[in-house]
Amino acid sequence: MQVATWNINGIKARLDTLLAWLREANPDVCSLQEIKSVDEAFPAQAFEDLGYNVATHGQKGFNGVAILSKRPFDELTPCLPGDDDDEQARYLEAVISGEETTMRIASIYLPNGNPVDSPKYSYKLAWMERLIDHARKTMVLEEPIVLAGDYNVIPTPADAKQPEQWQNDALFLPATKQKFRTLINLGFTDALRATSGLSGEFTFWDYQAGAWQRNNGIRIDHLLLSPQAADRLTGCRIDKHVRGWEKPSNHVPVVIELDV
DNA sequence: ATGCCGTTTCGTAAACGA
Repeated sequence: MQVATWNINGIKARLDTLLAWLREANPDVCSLQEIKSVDEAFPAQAFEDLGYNVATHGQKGFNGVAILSKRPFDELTPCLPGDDDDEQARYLEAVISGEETTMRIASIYLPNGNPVDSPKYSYKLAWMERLIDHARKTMVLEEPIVLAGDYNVIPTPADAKQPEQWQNDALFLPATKQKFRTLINLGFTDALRATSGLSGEFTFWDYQAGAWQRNNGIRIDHLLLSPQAADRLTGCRIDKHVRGWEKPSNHVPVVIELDV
């Protein structure tokens, strides 16, 4: 089965592009970020027509995540535990049953955190701490788990065309990378890294300053796999060509193939 | 560089993103 993740930067602006890509790639599950829509306004019917079940956790104007799945949802968790006062829609977790295997799949939109001298960066680090706590608890279930999404983390210098440009950015600060490693060190596998030793494989190119034309990209969209999911991993790809389409998102889809 | 571009909103300029 194929599991994808894609920050679409607005469902209203990206509906036709998303539908075109789903018809082309036909993933079994697709985790979406930055839907920028309330649940009631999400065009679920368009995806149901393609055979998907639709789960959303949206809010007005910003953020918002969703999961599309050809198989029905057994269970949905629309929030990241650990802060009842957090009103930002950045997390949705689904349990999806196959014929033999049950999988737990999360759509994650981790805070950007810039500017770094503002409360936005402390919110990012606190959110990462909550994600680590939740992932640690979920890991003991010993299930196939896929934590998929826009992490807003550049893990290593190999994940940026110009790492020096990001030195003081919330996506690449030492504290950010350290928290990401803590998450990985719970036992998760970075699917792209497990299947490719290449540097310069990016998932985001800014709209500004000709970043796409110059291939000035970064890799910030990740699929992290529990051991039970990593054992079934047979491939991971970045659908880079989608960035060259009309009216593109600034992110592109990342897709894993699992032998289930 | 408080810049670049794109999306959204009780809008028509400002907030947000990365």
